[in-house]
Amino acid sequence: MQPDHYKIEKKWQDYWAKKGLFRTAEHPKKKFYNLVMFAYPSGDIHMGHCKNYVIGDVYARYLMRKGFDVLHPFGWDAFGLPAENQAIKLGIHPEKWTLENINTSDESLKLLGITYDWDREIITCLPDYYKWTQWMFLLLYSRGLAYKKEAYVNWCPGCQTVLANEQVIDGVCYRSNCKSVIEKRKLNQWFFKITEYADRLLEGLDRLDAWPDNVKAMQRNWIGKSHGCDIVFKVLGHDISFRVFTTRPDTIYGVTFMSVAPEHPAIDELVGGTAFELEVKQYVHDAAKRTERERVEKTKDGVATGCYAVNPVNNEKVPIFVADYVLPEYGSGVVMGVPAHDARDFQFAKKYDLPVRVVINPPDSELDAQTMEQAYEEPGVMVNSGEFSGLDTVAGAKAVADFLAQKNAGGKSVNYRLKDWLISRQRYWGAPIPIVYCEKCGMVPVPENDLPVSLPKDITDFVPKGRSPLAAVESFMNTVCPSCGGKAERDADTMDTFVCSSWYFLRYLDPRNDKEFCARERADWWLPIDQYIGGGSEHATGHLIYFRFFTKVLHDAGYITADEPAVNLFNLGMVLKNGEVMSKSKGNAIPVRQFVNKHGADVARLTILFAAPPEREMEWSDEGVTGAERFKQRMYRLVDENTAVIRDKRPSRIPAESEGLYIKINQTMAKVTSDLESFKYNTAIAALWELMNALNGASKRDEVFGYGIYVMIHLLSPFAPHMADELWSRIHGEGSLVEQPWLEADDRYAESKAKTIVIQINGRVRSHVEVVGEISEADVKKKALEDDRILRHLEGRNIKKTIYVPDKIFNIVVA
RNA sequence: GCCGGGAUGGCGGAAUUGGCAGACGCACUAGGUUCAGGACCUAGCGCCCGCAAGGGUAUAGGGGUUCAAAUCCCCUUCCCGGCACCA
Repeated sequence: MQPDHYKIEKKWQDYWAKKGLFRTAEHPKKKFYNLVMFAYPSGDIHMGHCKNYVIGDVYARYLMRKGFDVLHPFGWDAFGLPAENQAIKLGIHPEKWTLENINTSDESLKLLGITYDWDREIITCLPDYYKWTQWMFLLLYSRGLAYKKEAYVNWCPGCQTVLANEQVIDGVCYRSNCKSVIEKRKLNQWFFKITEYADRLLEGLDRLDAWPDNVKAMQRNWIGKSHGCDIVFKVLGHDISFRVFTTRPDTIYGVTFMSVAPEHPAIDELVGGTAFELEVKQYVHDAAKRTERERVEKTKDGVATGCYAVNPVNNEKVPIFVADYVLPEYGSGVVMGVPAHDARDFQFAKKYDLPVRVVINPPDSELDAQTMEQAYEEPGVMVNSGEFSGLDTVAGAKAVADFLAQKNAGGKSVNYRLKDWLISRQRYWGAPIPIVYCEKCGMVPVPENDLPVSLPKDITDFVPKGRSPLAAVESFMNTVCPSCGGKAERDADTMDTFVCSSWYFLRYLDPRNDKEFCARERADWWLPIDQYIGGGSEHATGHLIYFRFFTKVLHDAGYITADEPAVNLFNLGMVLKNGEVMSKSKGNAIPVRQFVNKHGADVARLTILFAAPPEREMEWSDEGVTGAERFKQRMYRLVDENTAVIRDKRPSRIPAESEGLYIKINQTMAKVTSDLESFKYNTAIAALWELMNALNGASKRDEVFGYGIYVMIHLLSPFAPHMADELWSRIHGEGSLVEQPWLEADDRYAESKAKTIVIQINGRVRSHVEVVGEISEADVKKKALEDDRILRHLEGRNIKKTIYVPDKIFNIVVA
């Protein structure tokens, strides 16, 4: 009785593979690039992972049946720290560990019957992939977008490597197994100049209509464009001036001090050899030891330099402090202190008894510097501001900026929160940076022909020591200069894995090409990604910005036409178990293999799809499994018990008693189709349940009924493909439903002809009128006023008016 | 603090150009059937009153617009996510 899901699912997976049904078209005519984010191979996959894959697969299967040439690939983001940490812990080589995980995971994935074109699988840690990651680096280098600089960078003491800004969350390492408090270290590191693309990344968002608003908002936030004004302050007695960024040039007359970040390079010059030197140096030293978090949490303080700056609008001299609330990386690392109109400056001024000068009054009152207890930061009217007094914030800001521009002391400017992307990592398991350092020629890029720069495999010591383990591998480090042939050394660092994932979507288009990362014509055929399906918004300010950046760079360099990688983005909600994200480390993961062995892939798929809308988080529950299991049983029974009457054609005539069922069948076709297009898979399955219930309750087992079962099998196929193909074969269908066109509804019957018009009195439902065909308002009214239930409520009351919404509602308003 | 998203039965969730709130599933209750089952069938199932017919009430809370509000507007509370010493 119980269908053997193992045998059935295997049978159909073999058939699909044998017929090559999921092989991508060589020359797509009607292309659709359907991409789910690739994955890190952390072991074996569990039900939490497979939500993404199942949802992507339902869509792919639907598109195939709609006649699209679908590209639906999968691959592995295979470099990264966990492999190295396992190597340290267990003594397994990272490559071995990673490739074994990939093998295991591939097997599990195949159990789910996903329509991947496995011939296009990519693995980023293999040389034929990372060769092109290195090529990308060289492209950026040649375009001046990759550069090395000494800077204060985020150092994770746990991972013993630097991290990008995007990888520091609340001052702590982003890796859930690490969470170390990040330190600042001054190091010479590689950066990608993503800031040069800040404006285009921002402006591009306006055209990404089909991206979720929250992701776009997060990216805008992250880029953090702010309009303001630069103001140049000369330093008295030194040949230095500070170009300060402010969003409030209208408060310029309120400046009573200046603050410089402790990391500012001019500090030596300001205090060297003075009485202030010792104290300032001590302060700078202390600040350097603090983590970013400690700096934020402590009260604002600073130390005087004994130097003074000149305010360019009124030539006033103001003292210069060193203060660690000033961020070295934002603006120029110097701020003007306006205590009356900035909360931080106010705090600072109170602490050191610096003057507070009101230069902005609220629109309808006056501030008093003596008594005010907090800064007034709202817009207002300029006062005590010389010729600018009387202007409001907006006009004043513009006037001050114009004035400064004219005086050559600043002017309108723009600042970004976004910083350049730090890509060096002091770790082994990543793509080596293709740069050598020659004693004579200096820094030299590895020529394209010499790529890849291969990771040495004969290495056993992965223990981090603050520099890349590669630095100790002499055979790797020692090389010759490509330029002069002399002695040279390689860069010991590897690239952030986010570099690998910034371009992977291009490699799928031409995965075995050893001449180019991707042939131009293939890029033109397939790009942009028509539907990108992502695993949650945690990628919003990381991967999803980086891959847009890479796309724009490749576009500018003439390699691809597209300048945005993905038209549609769909963000999925995570799978929770007992209120926590399902993961192996939390111990609440249900391995795909274990589940599929017990229940089969189709039940796994139905459980996931029906539990919640795809974009929402779903709590895994065994009750959901019960429902899916039951659905499967009933479906099999429905088909097996009625094989003789099932018909693959629309009924030749529709008997009156079956018209309702026929309408239901067509409505379900329309509903499931539209739900498939908009990722509402939970309601699509609800509609299938409804149709099944209707079929089970059908009064006559006639042609309409037989056709209904046929439709049911068809509609089920994107969701539970093995079962659908099996049932299809039991009713003598040929091959797989993947090879069949999508069924379209009979429009003549997509709407019910019998209508129920709701009769309301004062907006409350009191009765219903059944009508067939057209009916006039007068007739509805007549019927309503004949209705006992209506009459009862009308007794003794006057009808004030009536409202009729055709075919829907008749509302009687009474006094 | 700023930005984004939410709040609907015992539970997951339906319903959005404003038009029958609670589709569908799960759980539960009663009856049947089978009793080896996490099997099957029928009926019921927001809450309150009622044997029932029926009536009242109900979409976080409060106000408003409307013949009609889960849906639109204003205020409040709470929850989730992001950003935050960004000058």
